[in-house]
Amino acid sequence: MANGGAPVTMSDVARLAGVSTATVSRVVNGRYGVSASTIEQVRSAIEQLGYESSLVATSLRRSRTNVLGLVTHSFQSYTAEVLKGVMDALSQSGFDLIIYANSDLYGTYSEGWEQRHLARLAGTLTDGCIVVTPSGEVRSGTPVVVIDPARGSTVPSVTADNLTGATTVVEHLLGLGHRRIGFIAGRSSLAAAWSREEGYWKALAEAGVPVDPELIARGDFNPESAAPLARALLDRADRPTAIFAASDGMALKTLEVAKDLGLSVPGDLSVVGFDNIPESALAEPGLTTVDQSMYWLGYEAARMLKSLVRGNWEGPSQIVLPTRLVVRGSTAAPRTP
Amino acid sequence: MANGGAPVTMSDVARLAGVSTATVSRVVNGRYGVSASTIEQVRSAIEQLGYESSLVATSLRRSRTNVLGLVTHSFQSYTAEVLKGVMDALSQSGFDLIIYANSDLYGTYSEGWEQRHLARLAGTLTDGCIVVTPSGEVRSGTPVVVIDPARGSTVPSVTADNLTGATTVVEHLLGLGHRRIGFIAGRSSLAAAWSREEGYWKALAEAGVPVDPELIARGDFNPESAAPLARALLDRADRPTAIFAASDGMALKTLEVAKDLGLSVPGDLSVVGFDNIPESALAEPGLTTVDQSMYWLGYEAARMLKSLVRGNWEGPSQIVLPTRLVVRGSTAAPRTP
DNA sequence: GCTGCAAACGTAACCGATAACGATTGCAAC
DNA sequence: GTTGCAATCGTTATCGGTTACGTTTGCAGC
Repeated sequence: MANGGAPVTMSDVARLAGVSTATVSRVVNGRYGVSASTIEQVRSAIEQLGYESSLVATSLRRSRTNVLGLVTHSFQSYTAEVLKGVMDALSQSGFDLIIYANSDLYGTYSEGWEQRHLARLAGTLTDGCIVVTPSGEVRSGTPVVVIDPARGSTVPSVTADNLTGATTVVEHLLGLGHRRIGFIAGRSSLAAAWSREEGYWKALAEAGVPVDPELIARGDFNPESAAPLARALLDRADRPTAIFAASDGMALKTLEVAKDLGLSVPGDLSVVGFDNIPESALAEPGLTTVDQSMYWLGYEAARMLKSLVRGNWEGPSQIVLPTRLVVRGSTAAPRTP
Repeated sequence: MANGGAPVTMSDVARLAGVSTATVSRVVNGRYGVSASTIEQVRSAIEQLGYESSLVATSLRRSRTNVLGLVTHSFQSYTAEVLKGVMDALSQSGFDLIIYANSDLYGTYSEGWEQRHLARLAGTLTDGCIVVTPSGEVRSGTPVVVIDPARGSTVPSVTADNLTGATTVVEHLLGLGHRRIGFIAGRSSLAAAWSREEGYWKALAEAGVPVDPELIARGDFNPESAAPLARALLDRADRPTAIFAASDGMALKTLEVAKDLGLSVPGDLSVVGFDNIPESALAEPGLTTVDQSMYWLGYEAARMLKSLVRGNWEGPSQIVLPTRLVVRGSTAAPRTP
């Protein structure tokens, strides 16, 4: 065992075993050309010193590191879901995962954060990267898979079928008899936000229901951004009978606002979200929403990245996962049709 | 802008600017000894190529990297909370964060995972590390702060006041009139699990209520581990009137089991958890639990680590954060006292 | 004109590990 | 005895960036 002093390097092991560092390296990597007795000596020295190869030095020298990277600008509750999916996909694959977060950029939307994070990792440390909800285009010398790409992005990506999902929501509300349906949009730089809004317009258009631009509010997916928007929508004399928020976080915030205003859900107001985060199932009433399993987005992104790194990816470079309408207690027919 | 080819290195910049890599390094790090005109040339070349210094190469050469590490063996929902706290504490501090997860160890409890992860980072990449719920002792050449240390650990740590928290829970149940109180313990290698069980014994002893060993089940904090245990407890002829699970995840699973068995909560059974994860507030009925803000554990750990790295930590090396009993709908007086 | 000094910049060693290459050894075949 | 080959292991260049040190250059002071 190492005494907790300075980190033990390969040359420490070599010195103790009486061999060169090259031999130690060969033993560590199981390469051919070392006698059994030498292997034993080196093994013993490694054990004795508690040596572990430095990720940094290894990745600098080697082209392959067997480490994949993930960059994100913040840790929301869905981030944990994504990570679970990623780790499950990577389990026993031989790939480790490094997540990089820059504290100076944290929480802010400074342009180009994804590029800078990527450049610091992708140079040598990682064989490939997953980028979660970038705000712009991403470029890299190593393979990259984007979860929820920016609008117009052409890099390999995994995303939910936001258009169909949003369409289904509005059709569900129309089917219940709603005609005045409010919409709280997400960050417009994300393709996901745009597709969800597109679905809103499309479903209304197909049903021949005119869109009232006054009922469309512009949030940024952040729950806090939704509070004033929901309040403004509900304070209107001709308030909508239903509100469709582009994320569960914003929808749950809308539920709170409705409760504060003394409105009953779904009696006075129907509310629908998008994402199906765990909290939505447990809300009171349960939130009707669209399931876009963040777990599977993470899982598929990791699976794709693995193959891209290995150079044996056969599937399409842009994966779209199906969504599913989850009807719970927060939607019902409007009281006054 | 760089064309998405090979990563651009410092020598690329140097070549374009017509200087040596040493000069580029000086410009990048703002060191003295470069003329204004040269700085301008180098800046321009960096801009043109989209150069970003390699984290790996830098950390190999330098002793300080301004990057802190965090190692965890899995991503549960509380991990996201910890990460939020860590990132908020690190915000604008100049320290970046790297999270390392080994896919081969993921989900398993192979002994010593924390040591191996640590050795791979702490050698050069990070200035210090946060270790989340290790199963054993941790050693490192660089500063380390442990969240929820192993039993008997002496390294700097941040933990909740589990003993008082658990004691309060049992006193709450005793105050409601419960006498047969089941307990689902956590992974015994963790100090937190042990303290919570200690609180259970202590409160019963102080109240003069004899402990029935048959009512103590041994889980591992994993929700899934609790299902058969809860079922076994509730299948007993002399089943407990209340169950105290050592984590919210296990408590929520117990709620499910009770529902499956047709037991009403809190009518037939009171249930209490520990952690106060977001899901607990939204469960039906709301879960009575002990709040040990994972956010603050992460926040304090990061704050402490920052100071340790800078060498100006003044406080105690073992921080204990207060806990708070949160009474919700899942506890009530037993139907048949 | 020569010296002295400091600013500006290049050269090369170095961080820890890897891998191409070369050197040494043992042994069998001729 | 010599040659050839394979097994084993050390030497050294290298990855990208940092920094101690040395060198060049410009300019002031004598």
